[in-house]
Formats: sequence, C-alpha cells, structure tokens
Amino acid sequence: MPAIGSRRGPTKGDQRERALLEAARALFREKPFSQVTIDELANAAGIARSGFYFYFESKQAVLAALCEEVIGQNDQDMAEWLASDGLDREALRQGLAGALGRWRVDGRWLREALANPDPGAEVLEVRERLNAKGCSIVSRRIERDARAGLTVGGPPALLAAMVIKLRIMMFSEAYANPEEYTEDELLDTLTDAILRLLYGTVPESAAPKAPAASA
Amino acid sequence: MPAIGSRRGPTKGDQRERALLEAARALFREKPFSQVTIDELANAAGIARSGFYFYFESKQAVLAALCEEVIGQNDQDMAEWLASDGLDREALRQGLAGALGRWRVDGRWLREALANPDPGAEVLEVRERLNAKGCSIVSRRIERDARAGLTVGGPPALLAAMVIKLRIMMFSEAYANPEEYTEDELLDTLTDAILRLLYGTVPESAAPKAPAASA
DNA sequence: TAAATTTTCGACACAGTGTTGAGAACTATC
DNA sequence: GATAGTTCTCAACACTGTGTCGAAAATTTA
Repeated sequence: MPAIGSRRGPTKGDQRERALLEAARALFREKPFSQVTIDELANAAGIARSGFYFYFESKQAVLAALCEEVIGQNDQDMAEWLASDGLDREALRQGLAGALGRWRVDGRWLREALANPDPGAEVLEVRERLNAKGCSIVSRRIERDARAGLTVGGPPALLAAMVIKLRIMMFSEAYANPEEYTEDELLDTLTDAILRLLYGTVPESAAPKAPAASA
Repeated sequence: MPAIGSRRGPTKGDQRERALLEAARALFREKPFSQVTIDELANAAGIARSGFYFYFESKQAVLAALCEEVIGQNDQDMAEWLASDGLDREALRQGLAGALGRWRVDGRWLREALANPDPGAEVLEVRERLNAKGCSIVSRRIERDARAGLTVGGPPALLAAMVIKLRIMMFSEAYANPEEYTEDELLDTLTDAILRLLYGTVPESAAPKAPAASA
C-alpha cells in the first residue's frame, strides 16, 4: 500500500483504474450515461464485469471521478477573471473560451453530470462541493466590486448562482445545438450577458447587435 | 371508441388514466423520478403493474403527459408580458411569480423533466416542441423591441434561449434551496436580471442592492 | 340479455446490477 | 529466483425492475 506521494511506479491496478476512466470518458461521449452498461465499461478496459467493482462502487462513482478531474481545469480557466476587478471583459472571455473548448469535447457527459438534477449521490457530492466553492469565489468578487462603487444589481449570492448556472446552461445549449450559433457569437453574447447581469449596461460591447430598425 | 369532443362521460378507463396521472404527480413530488417504480405507480392508482402498460408506454410517457399539462399553464402566466412591449417590469414579474408558485409545488419533477439532459425520448419530444415555441415567441418580442429602438444586446435567438433557460435554472435553484433566498428577493432579482440581460441598465430597479461601500 | 369492447392481471422472458469466495497474478523481500 | 503477502480477477449466484402475452373478467353498447 504505497503512501500518498510515494515514488513507486503505477501498479497493474493503477493502470486498470486509469483504463476504466479513459474507457468511461470515451463511452460517455458516445452515448447517454444511462445507456452505457457496466459490462461495456469493463470490457472496454479489458476486464470482466465483476472486476469493475474492485475499482469503483458504481457507474456514478466513475462519472464523479471524471468530473473531479475536469472541473479542476475549468476552475483554472476562470481563475484570471476571478482574481481581477471590475468588468475585465477580456479575462472573462478568455476564461469562458477555455471552458467552452472542453465542453465541445466532453459536453455530453458534463451536461449529464452538471445539469441533471438527480445524477446520483456520488456525483451530487462532488458537484455540490465544487459549486459551493465557485459561488463563494464569485460572490466575493461581486462584493469587492460593489464596495469599489460599481453598480451591482442584486444580492451577491444570488447573482453568483445566476452567473455560474448561466454559464453551464449556455455551454450545455451550445453542445446540444452546435449548428445554431458560431463559437464567437456565443462567447461574445455570453460574456456580455454576464457583465450586463452584474453591472448593467456595458460600454464597448463586442457582441453583434440585434438587427436594428432595419425592417 | 368515442370521437374527440364526444359528449360521453368518462369511462372506467379514463378514470384510471386520471388516477395514474395523479398518483404519479404525487409520487414524483416525494422522491426522484428514477426511484419511483412502475409497480408503485400502478398500486397507487389501484391496478396491477402489468395493467399500467395498457395506459402508458413507460414511466417517461407519464412524465411527458404531466409536463404537457403544466407547461401550458406556465405559458398562460407569461402571456401578458410576451404580448407587451419594452421593459414592462410589472407584467414580467407577475408572470414569473405565477410560474414560481407552480414550481414550489411540483419543482422536483419539473426539474427532472426540464433541466435533465437525457429525460427519455417522450419527455424530450414534448420539451423540444414547447421550448421551440417559447423561444420563437420571446425572439419575436426581442426583435420587436429592437425595431422600436431599444438597446438589445445580442442575437435575438440566443438571448431568447438565455432568458428561457435562466428562468428554469433559477426556479430549479429556488426549489433546491428554499431557505437561501426569500421569494421576493428571488423574483425581484430574476426580473431585473432578465431586463438587464435584454436591455442593459434598467431604471427604477426594485431589486435589493448589494451592500454598498459599507465596509 | 347477448355481443362487442375495454380493461385486468398472472406468468413469463430478459437485461442490468451488485455480491461472494476461491484462486490466479503480481510485488516486495531475502 | 523462491516465497510470503498482497492485489487483482472472474464465474456463479441472487435480486430488482422492465416489458410482453394471452386468457379471463368487467364494462359498455345495442
């Protein structure tokens, strides 16, 4: 039993666990979570179905593990904006762009894990933990801006929840309808929407305008 | 086989179908959709499990039927605002309040039907149909406002999707954390958020402000 | 009341999940 | 490179929930 941080190489078991996670990621991309069976998962990783249970408690536990991996990266994407002050449009847009890229690839299962009200206890646990952390960070940023005199429209906690959810919702939407809007259109509109949500009218908007009095 | 609109009273079968729908509504309120079995459903309606299949194809089909009933009422709630022009805050808030009331009661299953990415084919079909209708109505309202010279921040279709999703998200959030915010706080903030999303800074906001430079 | 129909349900087949325990494969140590 | 201890594997089993079928019961219609 190697201690955490041990210098020992990955054992056969570690490789199998990795293989299961990779297999899962690939399968969850291809079809809905509910339609992937543990049998498939195990086979794809080269073990028998019953062997699966040596590594994970359930299919949900695998999804939870995948989430943990990816959401961490997402946090990194947004870190710069979260640390900045006021309406730093560029930092916000950059962060969103990074996250969107990830969603384009793993959107199917991210959606199922993050937008589903009842994704099972394991996923729920991970999600709640990370969501609470995210809300508190965004809240603090909003309060900071409010103290600095920027117009902020509502209770920070509620606004933070809105921003976080709006992001997930729109990425989810973009994954579901990739034809509907271009990536730039989505990013510009979402960036502006978040800024407007927080601060009201925003100058120098880069977002394409609605067709003005053209008719 | 009575024609549609027949004057004949409800047959035994019609009553059973009704009973199933009511039983389902009650059960789906109490626990997650995935944990309600067809056996329970059938028993609650006073028939054997296999009898269930005479009335519905699957559990999902029941959920879809329930959705159809409720979403219609939701549309009525929002009708006044959708028909109005510009930032008619009162109409918007009223509409949202009506819908929120319904969510307070049936939130659990509404969430599972409307926010879940993979709720099964039947529910998906109903949802897509109604969502498309909703988006197109909101889009038209936005275009109308844009032509009337109001500042609108982004492509109407995308903004419409945002508004619709934001509403569902926040009701869903409110159902999940009923302690977190008061009903008024939520309604004010959501109303303002939608208006700000569409038109930028909004005058005479009723929303409670963030703690201004108090520290 | 009899024929037509609608409705009910027991019995079956099946797919997916989760458990167990015996043994094979691996790893560390000498 | 043998050996003791651990890690890993998997066939076999038990279980739960879904969906189908057809014969029989109940209800409606004529």
